[in-house]
Amino acid sequence: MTVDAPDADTPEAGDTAAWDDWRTYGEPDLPRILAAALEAFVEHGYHGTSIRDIAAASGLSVPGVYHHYRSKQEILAALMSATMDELLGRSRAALASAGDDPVARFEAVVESMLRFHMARRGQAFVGSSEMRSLDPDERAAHIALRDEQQAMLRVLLEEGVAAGVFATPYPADVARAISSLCVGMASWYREDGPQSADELVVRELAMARALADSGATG
Amino acid sequence: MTVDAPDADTPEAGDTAAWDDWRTYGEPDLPRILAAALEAFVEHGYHGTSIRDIAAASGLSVPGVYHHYRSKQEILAALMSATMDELLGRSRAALASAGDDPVARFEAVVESMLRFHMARRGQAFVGSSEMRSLDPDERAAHIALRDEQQAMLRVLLEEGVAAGVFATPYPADVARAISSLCVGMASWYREDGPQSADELVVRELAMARALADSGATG
Amino acid sequence: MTVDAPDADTPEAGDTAAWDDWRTYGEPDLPRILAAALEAFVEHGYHGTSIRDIAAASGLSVPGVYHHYRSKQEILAALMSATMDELLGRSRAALASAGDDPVARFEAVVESMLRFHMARRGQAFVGSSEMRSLDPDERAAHIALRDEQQAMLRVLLEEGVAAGVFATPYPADVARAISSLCVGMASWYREDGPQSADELVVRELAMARALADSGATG
Amino acid sequence: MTVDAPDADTPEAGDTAAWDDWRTYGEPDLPRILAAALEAFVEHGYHGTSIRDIAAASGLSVPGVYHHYRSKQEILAALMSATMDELLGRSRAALASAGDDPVARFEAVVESMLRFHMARRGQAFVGSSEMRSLDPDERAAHIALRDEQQAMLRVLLEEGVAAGVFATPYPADVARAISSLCVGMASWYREDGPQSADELVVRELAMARALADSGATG
DNA sequence: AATGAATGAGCCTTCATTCAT
DNA sequence: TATGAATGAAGGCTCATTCAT
Repeated sequence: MTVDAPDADTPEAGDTAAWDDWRTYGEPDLPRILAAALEAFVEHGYHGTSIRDIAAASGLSVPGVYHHYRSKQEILAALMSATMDELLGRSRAALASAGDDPVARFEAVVESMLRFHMARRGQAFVGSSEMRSLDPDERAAHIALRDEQQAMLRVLLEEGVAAGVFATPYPADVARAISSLCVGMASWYREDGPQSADELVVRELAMARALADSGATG
Repeated sequence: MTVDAPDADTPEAGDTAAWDDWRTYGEPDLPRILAAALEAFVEHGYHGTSIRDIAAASGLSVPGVYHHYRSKQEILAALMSATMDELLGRSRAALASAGDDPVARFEAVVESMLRFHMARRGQAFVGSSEMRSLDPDERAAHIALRDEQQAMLRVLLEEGVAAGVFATPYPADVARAISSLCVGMASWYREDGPQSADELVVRELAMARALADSGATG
Repeated sequence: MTVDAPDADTPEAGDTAAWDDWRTYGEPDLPRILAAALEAFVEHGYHGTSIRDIAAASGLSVPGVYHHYRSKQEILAALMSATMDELLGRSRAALASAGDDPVARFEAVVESMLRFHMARRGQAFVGSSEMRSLDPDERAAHIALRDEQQAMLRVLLEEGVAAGVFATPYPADVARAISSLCVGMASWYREDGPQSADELVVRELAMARALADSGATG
Repeated sequence: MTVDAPDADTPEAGDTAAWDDWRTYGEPDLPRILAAALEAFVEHGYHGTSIRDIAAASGLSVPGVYHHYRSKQEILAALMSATMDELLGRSRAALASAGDDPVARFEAVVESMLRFHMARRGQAFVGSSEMRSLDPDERAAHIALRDEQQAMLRVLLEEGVAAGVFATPYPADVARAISSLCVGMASWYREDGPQSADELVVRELAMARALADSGATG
């Protein structure tokens, strides 16, 4: 019931130091059941995936799965919280490493989000598409974390505006827009696509900056 | 067998004239079964919704539902194609009404997308979240329409670049980004939110223009 | 969901007139699902019986069973309440038909119990052996009815003692003892046993009278 | 493999001397697994109890339980035979200690049964309610012992009738009735009830004598 | 169109049981 | 004996779907 959940050597949320290397992504270290569930949720959604699917994909029997997780819902919850922990952890680490320049700080966080939504596209996608499938308690917790992530972005925008480096009159809307761009990326990005991840980061960062600098009056 | 599907007085795809008034949205005129299915799909997803749910929500018996649609899949397909038809119809109408100015043409189409994703947020949301639940044939058709919509945007961007009014070196990426913004809106927009739809259109249009004008080099 | 539960022409509890003929037993008129469940519960107990067992024994598919009862528990509850209703109904009818003589009144009720525990031995057995398997609410209701039945007996004993025709100093204990005899009968009685039902009624009634007349001091 | 089953210092069946003190009951000396199983079987029945329930209630792990008993069925069998051994042992001891008077002999055996069904109410209850859950072989053995117990009673009744101290024309029926009274007691008796065990023995013995003396003709 | 009845397949979950450590 | 890991079979229940009326 333990060995397999959020892995021992996966840094915990809030543990900024742990994601020191926030730009680097190794193989995802999800336990095999979560990895199998992730793939299935991406393809068919939570309700379209059966425990049998997950069991088969992880090379276990059905009770084998239940040995590790008490319910299908618990699998989803474990996946979601692993996702949010890593995303927030990397964003915090990015911010911590960014120095004082408002633009650099903003770009660091956006880049951390972009890279996460590319490198962990499945998790990122499920993290936003299956929120509705979470039980109320877990959902509330997940939403709180997501809001925290978005607030981080909004605050950076506000600081940039205060510093005179961004022009947008609507930092909250821009924060939301940037999140939308990231979620969108998780949908269409392929590792083997025509552009490299680094190239895409450059392009998307440019767009994010444009958003941060957009004014309501043309 | 399909008496009430794509409603008699709902303009058909390609029928540009029908959406002359592309900015105006009345009550959605979905047949009650589709309306019920839509609400359920938004809340629980296609696989999380049963025919009994749909029947109950539409005040029909289960065989009553089957009298109108041959399967649950057919309900989804009808919903999706109604969605895409209206979105494309309104976008085409917007374009047709926009005159020759590249910026005006671009803004007309973006505005039509924005308004659709607000006024028809449920349909827009399901249209993108349940693509994976469509049977292969229907899915292919749906994707083709979505690509058409996005191509329209990309071409307008390219024309704007050619005309020297937009600066982006990556029109396709920007088109995708704008689509992402729209899909995002469908998720968070509420009719009774703090800003009016018109106000939001202004803000989002400003962001879209900023994207269109964004360059890769800071 | 309706046709099959406590049958339309089965007299209701409290409807004394309905069991006018309280000595006579026809074929049990349990709906087939309850009949099948009864047989299985007698043989293997509630927890030892699966819905699949019940379905097979009633010639239905599993969902066929669920069309009539919402859960296995509801099947048990329906069975239990049908049992108690008939038992109490017949006992009340017996009492109503017994005139004023205390002994005759006592014997009428005991006879009604005896005959019920023979003619409806399966139901009587399950009625006492599966009380623990009832959900709390249903269990409370069932116990209340059982207590009512036993109180009826105790009161008759007290009236007999008051009238000087019974000697027991412990009417409540005797009432309980008589109930135990009846429950016991339901366990060992066979329709095709060596003694006729009428003969057994004579024997058991003699024992019941002896109990009613038993004194604590030998 | 059966280290803790029928406990080392529990007298074996047939070992009359062992129950010399047949009226006295100490703490039940069931091995903890059987004690846990007993409690669970009383409350939920054999089929309503899982090995995990038993393991948890006995503070063992699941394989720990299997270390002592080869199967759930073996647990039931051990429980049942411990029950029957003690009941028969105490009844035989009571009889052996009773002298020659037919009434005294009858009363001794009935008293031994009454006391057992009070002091070991759980075991007595399970002993009769879970006979159906025993595998055929064990069941046959158990029934044989139960029949032996009842035959003992019947023979004593017949001897009493022959000696002119009992009047019943139906000793077998009376024996059965007395067994029913005992089983009934196991259901409703509580150690902390309003009457003491001794007081109840007096009352029930009076009833048993009344049954022994009952005649078929009023 | 509704109602009632029905079903094969499948769902999530638990069962008794086993084996390596 | 505990822990951990595992499994075939089965459990209660629901699914999409059909058909007669």
